[in-house]
Amino acid sequence: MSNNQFKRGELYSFITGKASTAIARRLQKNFKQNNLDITIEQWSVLYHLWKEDGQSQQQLCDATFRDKPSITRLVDNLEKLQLVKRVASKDDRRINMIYLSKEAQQLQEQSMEIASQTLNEALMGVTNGQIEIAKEVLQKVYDNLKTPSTP
Amino acid sequence: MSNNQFKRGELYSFITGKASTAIARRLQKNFKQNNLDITIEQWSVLYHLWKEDGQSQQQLCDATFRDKPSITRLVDNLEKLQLVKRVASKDDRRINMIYLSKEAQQLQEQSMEIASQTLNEALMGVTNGQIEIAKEVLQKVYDNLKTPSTP
DNA sequence: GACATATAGTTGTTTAAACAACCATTCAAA
DNA sequence: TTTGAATGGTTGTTTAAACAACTATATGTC
Repeated sequence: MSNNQFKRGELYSFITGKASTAIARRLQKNFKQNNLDITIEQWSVLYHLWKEDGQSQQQLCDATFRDKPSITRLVDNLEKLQLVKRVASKDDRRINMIYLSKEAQQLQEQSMEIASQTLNEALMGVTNGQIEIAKEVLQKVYDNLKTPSTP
Repeated sequence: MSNNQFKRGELYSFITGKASTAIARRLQKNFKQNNLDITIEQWSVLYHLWKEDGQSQQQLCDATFRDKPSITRLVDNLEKLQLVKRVASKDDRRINMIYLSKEAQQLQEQSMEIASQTLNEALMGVTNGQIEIAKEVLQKVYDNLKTPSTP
């Protein structure tokens, strides 16, 4: 209603997320420069497996905000790269548990360091207070849209 | 170095832009519910042509933060949908000028209204002050990363 | 004017997202 | 216990992003 804070040019870049795509591109570039041959999407899956190894594909869907087909194919590609392995669950034969390989475990430290440096590049000159507020806004936006508009 | 404000879980969602992907998904959904059969990527190109009709593909690249192949294919698809037309420039025969069709001109009002409403849904409960700061942070991030890290 | 270089755009390939349709297994209810 | 719904995952299709390699035109320099 009266909450329309966006002039034309700003509306576009807010919606299309030019800042977050810029971060993603820079991270991909930094991976490449360090001879890490994974995509940021693959990295985002590994990221959650590093936090907790052995998750079902559905858990990875929830963690990464992707749908099931997307995770199926990301896991396909990670398996081709020998970074993860699908293991059929004994309890529930519908479930694939995804486990990290030794190689993937070794990627953790370096890639997290690169991600952290990338974020520092991105946030240069931004104060802690501003970062806190930006985080709150982005979280609020996510929460506002999490629930479907038509129930 | 000491600017590392991000705990694990937050780093991931900041980099992968879960908020902006959520906005993009909601906008796409709202287009669909209003029987607007365009993608958000196509909309983002039209958006800049509504601001100024008759731009070269290179200008659209700069405006939408996409590379040349991406714009070539978006314009291909928009042309198939009869929403834009490529017109060879008389001054410089390398250049295609892109012009809106009558149909595309008629999409402007409705789609901008939907985009604006979508942003309002997204920003519910966020104060004007917070929005201003979030905008500043995102702009700063974009500026920080605009210049290549290795010149 | 001839040649190198820059600019504008296209094509090919790989990776991924979104959506629909589908199969297999499990669970719940009659 | 059988049947119907829910859950977990896969496959097919369209759209798009990123990157490399390419063609055509324009420009600048000798």
